[in-house]
Amino acid sequence: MNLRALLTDRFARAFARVTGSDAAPLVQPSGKPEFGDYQANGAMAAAKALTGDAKRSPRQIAEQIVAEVQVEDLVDRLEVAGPGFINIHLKPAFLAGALKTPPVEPVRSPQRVVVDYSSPNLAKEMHVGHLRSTIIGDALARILAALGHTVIRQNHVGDWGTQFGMLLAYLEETGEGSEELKDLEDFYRAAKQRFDEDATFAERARAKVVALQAGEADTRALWHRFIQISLSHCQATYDRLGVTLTLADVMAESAYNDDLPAVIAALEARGLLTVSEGARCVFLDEFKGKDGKPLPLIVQKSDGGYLYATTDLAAVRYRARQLEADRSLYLTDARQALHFRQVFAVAREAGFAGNGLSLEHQPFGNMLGSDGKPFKTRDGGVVKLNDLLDEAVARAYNLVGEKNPELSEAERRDVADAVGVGAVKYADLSKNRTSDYVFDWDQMLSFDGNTAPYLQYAYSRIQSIFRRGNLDDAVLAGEIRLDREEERTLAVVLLRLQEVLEQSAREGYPHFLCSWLFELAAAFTRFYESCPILNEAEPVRSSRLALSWITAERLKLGLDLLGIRTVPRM
RNA sequence: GCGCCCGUAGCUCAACUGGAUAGAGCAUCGGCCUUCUAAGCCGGCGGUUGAAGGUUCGAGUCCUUCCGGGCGUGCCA
Repeated sequence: MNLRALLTDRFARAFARVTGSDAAPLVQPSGKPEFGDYQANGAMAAAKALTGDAKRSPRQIAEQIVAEVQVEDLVDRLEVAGPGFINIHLKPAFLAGALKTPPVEPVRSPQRVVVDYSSPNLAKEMHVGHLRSTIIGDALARILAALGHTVIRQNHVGDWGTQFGMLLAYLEETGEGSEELKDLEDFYRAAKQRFDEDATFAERARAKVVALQAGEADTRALWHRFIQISLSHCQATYDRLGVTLTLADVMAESAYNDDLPAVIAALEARGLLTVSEGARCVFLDEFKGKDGKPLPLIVQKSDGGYLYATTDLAAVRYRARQLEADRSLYLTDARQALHFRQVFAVAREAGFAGNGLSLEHQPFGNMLGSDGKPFKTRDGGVVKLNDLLDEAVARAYNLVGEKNPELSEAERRDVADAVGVGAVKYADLSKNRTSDYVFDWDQMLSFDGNTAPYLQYAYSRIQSIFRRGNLDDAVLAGEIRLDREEERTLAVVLLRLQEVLEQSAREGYPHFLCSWLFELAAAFTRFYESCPILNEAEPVRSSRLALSWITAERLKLGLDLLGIRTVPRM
């Protein structure tokens, strides 16, 4: 149930009758407990819009809304405060009943949504630079799916380009069974070194590129095997990370190769193509470069080669026509903002995407170290994703042993995995900044405060209650009483899940869900600290057990949607 | 030069088409384990939201100028 939408709907009717306009009621959760559970802030803006005889003060409007609005089934009382705020105090009986409805329900108009995320370069091993796209994209994909949308994951991996010539030449040298392939980063570095130091090797590398592009069979086969190996590395990392991507979601750059001449031809047919300095470009008036000169989107180099702009245009067309998408989300770093603005504009101009397809770049910044500079290892290298996870899990392993020495070795390892990986993901997902963000081992792995372990801990404490008390269907089906303030607050937070998910999905911000989870865990822990459960007499005991059950269910659901595990005990 | 993003407590971050007294966590100080997990809870300290103007009932949010930082700005992605 989307409580906010329900209240908005009721108040919108009243606003319409009172003001004669479609003024927005602006219903939102209240900032402070004394202002009720929700508040409607639309009276001030509505008053401003009225003129002449209809002119009234915001307070008058608010009073009239309160008299007019039909919310007897939901609301205990309404009050007008300040310049014209309407504070909404929900009815405990309504809250208790609403808790019995499903935690998430499908939206009214489901869409087909492409989520383009992760997209590593297969020439190298996955490093921290891929983390944000991968986990933010995966969380959004899960959230969208939970809301009933049809999600089409697209892993637009980089499997094409000149660096593959070098890699293939080196692969031929080392042999396909080479031990060196176990570490693609080292492999790449070794190949690069050969390329830089040995002119005949460099020549072979360049020849490989030509052979690859010409579709020479042996080279293609070698390339294909390299790609498969690299993809299997990626898949292992996805599995570790709890990311839902599979090989079936891979839609590599090279998959569009055959389509690129057709893209150029289509641009030509539309009269969009201009040859400038030997390159084929699209100039649109809205893009200006240096000195106000027109800024091109280059789609074909002077040597005839294609660029990522060409591939991206082909991908837009594919998503519009073959995938029939309503939305296409691009999870890439913020530096590509101009590129995507251009690609989207050209795609519209060329008719590759109609009004039915919403193209949305969801940018994010780089990961910085605590010194404010790009996040690197001590010796300045890139941090591999696997190394990062190893470190996180190792720290968690030590911490788990410290906090709970009674766990078996197997369980300790399992908890360490859930906590370590969860901490890394949550640290990122809980931030909304589209600009750079600071990655700090100590802060994230301290597991205090607003972190995944805090949420996981709240969950496992609830499981502990269930292990000690008898929990059966009758208890869960029983009436929920919300007499204590802590119980009421918990109920209101619990009921916000749907609206939070819809907001996250709409705006592409999983951190809304994180904030909600943290609020939920905090609300539960306060309830837990001050309201006895198992030692309480009936019927309160059953009511509190049911409330705990619903909390656990939704904590787990929320964490699932972030791709973070829960454990029964920690 | 031009364009985009950013600047909030000592640190890391919130603040939902402009809403009430700008909120959390970390750090720090002080309380709470003889009852369901103390990875917890309660409380204190901490702010001229980079600066100055403007718009209005109301500005961290919108506009202008300036300061500081990041990124982008034709044949990498």
